[in-house]
Amino acid sequence: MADNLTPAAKEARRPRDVAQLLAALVEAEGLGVGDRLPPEVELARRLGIGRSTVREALRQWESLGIITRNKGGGTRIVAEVSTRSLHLPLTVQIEADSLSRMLAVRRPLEIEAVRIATRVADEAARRRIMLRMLELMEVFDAGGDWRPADRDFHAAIHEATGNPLFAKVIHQIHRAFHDLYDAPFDQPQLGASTIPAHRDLAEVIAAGDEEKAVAIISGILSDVDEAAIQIARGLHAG
Amino acid sequence: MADNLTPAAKEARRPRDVAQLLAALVEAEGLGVGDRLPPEVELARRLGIGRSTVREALRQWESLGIITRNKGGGTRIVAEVSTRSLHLPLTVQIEADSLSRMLAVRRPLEIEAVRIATRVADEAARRRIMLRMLELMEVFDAGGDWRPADRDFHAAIHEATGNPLFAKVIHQIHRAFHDLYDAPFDQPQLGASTIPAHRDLAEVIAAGDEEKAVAIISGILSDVDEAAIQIARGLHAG
DNA sequence: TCTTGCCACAATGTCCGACATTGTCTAGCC
DNA sequence: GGCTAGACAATGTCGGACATTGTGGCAAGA
Repeated sequence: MADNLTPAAKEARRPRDVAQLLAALVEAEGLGVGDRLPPEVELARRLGIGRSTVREALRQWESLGIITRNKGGGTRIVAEVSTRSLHLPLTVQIEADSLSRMLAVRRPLEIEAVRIATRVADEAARRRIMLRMLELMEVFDAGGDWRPADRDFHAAIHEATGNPLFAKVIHQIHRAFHDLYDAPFDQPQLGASTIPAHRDLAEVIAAGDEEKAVAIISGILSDVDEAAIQIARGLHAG
Repeated sequence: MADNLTPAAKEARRPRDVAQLLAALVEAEGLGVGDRLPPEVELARRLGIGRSTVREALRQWESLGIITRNKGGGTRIVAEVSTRSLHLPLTVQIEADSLSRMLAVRRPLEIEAVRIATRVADEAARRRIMLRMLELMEVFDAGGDWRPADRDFHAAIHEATGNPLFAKVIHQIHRAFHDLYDAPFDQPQLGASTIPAHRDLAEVIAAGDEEKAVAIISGILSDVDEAAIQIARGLHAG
């Protein structure tokens, strides 16, 4: 394991030139999350470089999750971008049991996020969490696909920590799971065991009961992780 | 050959698919870390796509830390790449208080790693941890720079979990810290408060006392985090 | 024989122009 | 007023061209 320390030293050379130019322009323009970037041709014109070069820089940003590009629809900023932003590439080798490893890393993060959220959430954040919980209940009771609502609910908790890094790291692990195992959960069964717990979770967070919140999220994670591992096993067998 | 691959290329409009195509080719070619990629023109020819498209995929890989490109010198692979490998980009916004946010995410990971290591470490892993601890003691008593030994010690703990993802995520956060605040700790002072705790930590891990191990690593992290924040504050003031 | 300097080649960096594809918006129709 | 079709816009892809720079061969000299 110690033999793989070389990349850290080799990464002294960072090719951020064009990306830095773009970041400077975005900053000067005062663009933020949700705004649309100027078209590629205009970026090229204003930076005095070719469109291909602009596109490579944009591709870089896209792979870092800073922007999303839509053919014919323009480019939108989805993450904070500035000359002071930093990106951390993680390379994960996927193996047979990698899913349980990802879940093992996600678990303490989710728990800590709930712990911090319970401690520091202000009134507005608690209201957002309750709102997302109600939406989740509604979708679940209607028998629909409650996964997007579930994501929003947990995202509200992450947001309540005031630390976007939690959401980002957890989101990346989440994305990795879906990239690997793009199978639908057994929604009714999993939902029946976890959705009521979500309501309890929102309530104890609102009440500020840290220990109870940690206990509930632990139980939810155990159920979800078990279901995920079952799915992975099924995919592997099939 | 290229004619056979053309429909596949046409099917693959999205850049992620181009990257997947590249990964498949690299895998088929049996290329690994340290090897050189074929030239861009040949990649384009063999994949039946344009060179610009190849370049965008390569730029994506570069931003993920998979390859390094050298003008006139070719492209080299510096990280594992295959159709089964996964790359998680994390974009971190650097702000005045971002350090504390990074530390807030690292903390539960380090604690969970210690918890798991205490539970699952086998005899060899425990011996490695003890060995690293003894080396750390030696360097510290000699008054030298004990940070590399400290890193090795913690790496031994991460390794003992049997889950390399822990080490990777923590390592990236660590690297981000050093990229931002490249200042030396007040080593004697910080060492005096934490190094003895490291010896205790190694011993309770060897003894399998999970709760005690968690308590000790929590204390160490608190000391280190506090010192780090002091440093960051000093840099900001200076 | 070894070293050193030069030069051709190779590979990436950049730019341009063109066409294809697709989301967005608007004007006109019912 | 709502809906649809078409113009427009913006990204996706391609191929070619030249610039820049590392690599390696080759020959001259000590």
